[in-house]
Amino acid sequence: MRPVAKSPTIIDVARLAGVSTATVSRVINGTSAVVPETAERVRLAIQELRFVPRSAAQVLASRKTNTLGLILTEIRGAFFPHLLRGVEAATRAAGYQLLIYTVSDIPADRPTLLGEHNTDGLLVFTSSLSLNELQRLSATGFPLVLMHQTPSDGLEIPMVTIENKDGAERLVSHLIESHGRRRIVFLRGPAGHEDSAWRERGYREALAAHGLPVDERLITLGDFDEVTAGASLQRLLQAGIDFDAVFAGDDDSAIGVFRALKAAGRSIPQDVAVVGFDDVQLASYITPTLTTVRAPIEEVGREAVRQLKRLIDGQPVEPLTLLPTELVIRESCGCPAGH
Amino acid sequence: MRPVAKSPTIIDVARLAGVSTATVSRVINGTSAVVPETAERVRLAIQELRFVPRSAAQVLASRKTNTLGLILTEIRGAFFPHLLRGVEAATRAAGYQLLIYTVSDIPADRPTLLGEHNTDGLLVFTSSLSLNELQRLSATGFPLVLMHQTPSDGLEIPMVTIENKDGAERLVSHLIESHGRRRIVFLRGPAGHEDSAWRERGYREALAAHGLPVDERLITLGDFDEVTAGASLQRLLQAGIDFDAVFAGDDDSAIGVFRALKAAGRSIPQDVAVVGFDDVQLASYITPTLTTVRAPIEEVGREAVRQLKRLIDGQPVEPLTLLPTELVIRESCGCPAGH
DNA sequence: ACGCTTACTGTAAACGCTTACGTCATCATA
DNA sequence: TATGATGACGTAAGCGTTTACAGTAAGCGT
Repeated sequence: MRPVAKSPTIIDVARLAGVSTATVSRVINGTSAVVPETAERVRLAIQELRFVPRSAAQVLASRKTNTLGLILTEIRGAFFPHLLRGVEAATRAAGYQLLIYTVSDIPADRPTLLGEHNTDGLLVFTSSLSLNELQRLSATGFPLVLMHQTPSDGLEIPMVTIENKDGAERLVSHLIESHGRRRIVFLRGPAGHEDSAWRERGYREALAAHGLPVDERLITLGDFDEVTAGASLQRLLQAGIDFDAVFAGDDDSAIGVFRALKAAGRSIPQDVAVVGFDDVQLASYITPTLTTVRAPIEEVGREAVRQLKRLIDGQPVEPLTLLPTELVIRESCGCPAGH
Repeated sequence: MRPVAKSPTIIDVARLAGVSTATVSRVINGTSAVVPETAERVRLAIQELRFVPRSAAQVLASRKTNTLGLILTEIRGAFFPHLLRGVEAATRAAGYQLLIYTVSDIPADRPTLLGEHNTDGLLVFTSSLSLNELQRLSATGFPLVLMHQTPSDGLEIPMVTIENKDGAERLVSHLIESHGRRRIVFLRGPAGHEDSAWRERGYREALAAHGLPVDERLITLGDFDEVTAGASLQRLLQAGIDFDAVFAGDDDSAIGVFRALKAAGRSIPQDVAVVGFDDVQLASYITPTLTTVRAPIEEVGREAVRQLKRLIDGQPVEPLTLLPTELVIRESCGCPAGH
């Protein structure tokens, strides 16, 4: 019984196949022609020795990591799996591997040992990287794509996100036009949340477009969270502020709104119409079913990878990709069921 | 304007700090003592040059990748985010990076270029790797941990999963003992699905323990899928087979069962009690709220990483870790609300 | 028959780190 | 004072690939 056999290297393969390591490398990577018979011998040798190239060595020698990094703050939320799914699929389709980093919620200026030479490019989700860090990386020409984050002035990094504003505007317009609502509450997401900011803009523009005033008392915090949203709504109720509809910011908040409204004996949608954003699974199961906006999250991931690949390959990229959102009309806005 | 400055290497740092590369390496990795002043000089040089070690070079030279691989078939399903969350957190806590692989659903004997020398260890989710592949890797002493997969005979790979059988047994026993149900349908998950097999075992044992016969006609396919489950149940109904409860295999199936039952005018839980497994978010929102079993999925991920680390470090590991499940009693089994 | 391509293949120099060893002070001990 | 020990570095040999570059043989047109 020999001691644990050291695992084979390209040299062993070369020796067994009776060729040089260069040739072995060539058949592995298909980088240049090799006589079929020779190639076959090499392939056999690889199989026999169960040779697996050390990617570290490949990376070091070739100066390309074949790896994409995905950096985000938190693995949570209903849409995360979709995002990852898209990213993963596209990454694989492009022949890359996926390295996942998470960073603490508050993007301090940590030295970010990641990135740079250890991935060929980085996908940055929302504000998981500080502006500083972003600028530094971007300045060195390192391929970077932002997801769900819009231009911080003068930053030339491609970004892909969804049409938050447009979706929100259509949603609110629907409330106004089809259901005659005029005093519409808006529940903000967490402070500094990009998506929320754009949805709010859509909300305001929809009101403006219909000549409705914006009552700032109707805009309060939902935090994209059921509990917070419920509490905020209750406060509104108690304060006796009048409203006939709620745009909850996202679906989770909408659930909280449902709770608070039901607890207060207000009927949905007769007394108050409620709409959300995201179209989580729950949306079509609660009573009444929730009118909301569907966003192509998976496609965001996919598209971001595509842009990143173009960047890596030196092809021209889209500075800003806005993926269209889709209104999902259900019952909670006042529309009849089964539509 | 110079051409793009080549990014600095450890040599540049050494030169700037007036030390050898060995010393730089030492301060970077803290592998041996360095006089504080010297260390500081090195650190300054690193900062000034914005030096970032090439991990490929580190890996190649040190023979350790500091990377854990997670291999799975599909990024989907309600519990996936939890799993990943646990894995990611534990991975980071252990000082490793996370590489994610997905493989096509059918684990053919693909050459699996992953693993081996490109990660320090692999987390394998369910049957994403063929038994062959598993044996091969395991035989070379490569650190491997299985998640949601139980022993295939003679395979000495640590596994961590949840107490499916126990959970199912308690669930079914509850149906029998507290609600006097005797003809209980069981909806199987996809063929070959480990979790499902164990749940079925729990179902059978619960029946046996209460002296109830197993009517094979009551066991049919739910496929862990709403539509399939609904169709299966409808078939049962049409065939006029009598039953007073349904253990749906998982919560998604339970939703399908709800639909089918309501469509058929049967009331839940009066006519038919329904229970699921997983405790997805939806479970507490549907009407009636769903009695189910909660599994510590995140903890599975965490624990798997812990075991993997022990394996890598050559410490003794637990051959099988079964994480306890918890009964979540709600209304759909017949228990009063608000319990 | 002669040069000129063309098609393969081998040689060997990187790639950027880590680390076993060796060296040289320094210092406590005998 | 001689003797190890110990601590702080430097030297240089890898780690396992890729890839210029060069070499060789065969094919081709004239």
